Amino acid sequence: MTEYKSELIKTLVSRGYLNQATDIEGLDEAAANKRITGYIGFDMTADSLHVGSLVQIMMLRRMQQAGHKPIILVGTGTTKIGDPSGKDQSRKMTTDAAIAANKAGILKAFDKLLTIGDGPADAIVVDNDEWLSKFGYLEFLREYGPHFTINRMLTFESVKLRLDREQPLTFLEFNYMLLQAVDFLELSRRYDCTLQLGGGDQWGNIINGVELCRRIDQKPVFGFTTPLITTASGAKMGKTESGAIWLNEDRLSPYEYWQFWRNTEDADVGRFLRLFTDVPLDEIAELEKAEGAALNAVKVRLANEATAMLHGAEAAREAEETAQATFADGGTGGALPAFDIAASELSAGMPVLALLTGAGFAESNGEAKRLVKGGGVRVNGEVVSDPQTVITTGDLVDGAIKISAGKKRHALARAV
RNA sequence: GGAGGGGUGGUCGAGUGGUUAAAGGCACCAGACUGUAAAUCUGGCCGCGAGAGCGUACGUUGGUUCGAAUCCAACCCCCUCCA
Repeated sequence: MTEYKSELIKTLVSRGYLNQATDIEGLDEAAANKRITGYIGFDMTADSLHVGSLVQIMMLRRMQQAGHKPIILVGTGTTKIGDPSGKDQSRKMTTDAAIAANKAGILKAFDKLLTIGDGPADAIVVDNDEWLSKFGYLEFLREYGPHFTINRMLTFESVKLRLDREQPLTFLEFNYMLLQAVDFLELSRRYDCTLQLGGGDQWGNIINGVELCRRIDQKPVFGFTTPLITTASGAKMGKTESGAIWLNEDRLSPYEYWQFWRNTEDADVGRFLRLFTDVPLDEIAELEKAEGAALNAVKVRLANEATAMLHGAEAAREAEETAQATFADGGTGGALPAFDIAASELSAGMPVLALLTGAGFAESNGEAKRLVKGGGVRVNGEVVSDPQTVITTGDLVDGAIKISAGKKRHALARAV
């Protein structure tokens, strides 16, 4: 393996972020000699990012740690178009109001993972709507159209995927790659930004930007992409039984976030520590020597590190304590997901099934019933095998009832 | 505008008049085994009901029929080719 000179590239490569890069030697050279500015664009398609985007954010964090300047590019403009990369269906159009709301939500997570401000290595937030929404159609076509050939555009993965599957690719989406290329050009002009980072599916979009900068401004800029992060057993990372692993607290509690990391597959522990925590490499090398059940302690470390980074050390500690109390001691912990039930209803006698749906463990009574029949339901740790079971005030322990579905899903029903 | 093909449960995909709530795979849930891992095995996987059962469901709306996801008509949407 080539020995890199810059701290940034050394870190990115050794911690496993590199999938493809344009002229990595040139980039290494630049990063070794001066402070460089790099960016990643995020589309505002939801009000929170999820772990799928965390690798990208971590790269911005690595930049900052190495003294370089990250730009968070908010894709208000591009979100109006919709990136077809990696998708075999077009997405519904997002309204302007929704985009604005999503932006506010998404920025919350960045605030925790990066230092945003005016300092030399502080991250800045830029919105591409600033320039994209200002172009007139003819102006845009004349300015940038000549630099793109349809012949070449048709060779990009994102386009081929749709065409091969005989799925429609609208002209609207087809233009996305031009807009992203223009973003890079604008950032390079406005902020002397010379690096675009992104996920593997962004490669095509990124090299378009690199080429555009070279053609129009004769300016060398770089692109760098991460591999698609999957689990060792091949699943796309960040999807679990209950849905996406959101970064925002109001979407997913710190405890549940902690649990997500705690449940990492054995084979992924080292890789995830390198990608998603700041634990030094030599320490990780030690940690991942653990085998079998001993790896569980390392998973706790991973969960603590990842949770502390996003939600703070206190939240991580609470999550760990709750997990310890719940799993190791079979009790309860304060950070368990909780929901309210009416005390009056409880004193009248409440069916377990209602408790299960209330906790969100079952969508319908029928599903709840199946859970019970399958032997997966426990109330205060005791298996409930009769779907007709009624829960009453007598089942309260410290004002709450612990309801469990399976080994991992626990919640507290609080009587109010 | 013309010709052809197609729309089935979370998803992929069988099914072309009746024991079809609809094969099978994947995903998902639970159980067993374990280490809150993976792999494997077992069960479940539209709603309501304790249950027999009832109600909904195969793009939409009508029709034929004792009986339709399956046949007919109109409409909507998608794809391919032609203009």
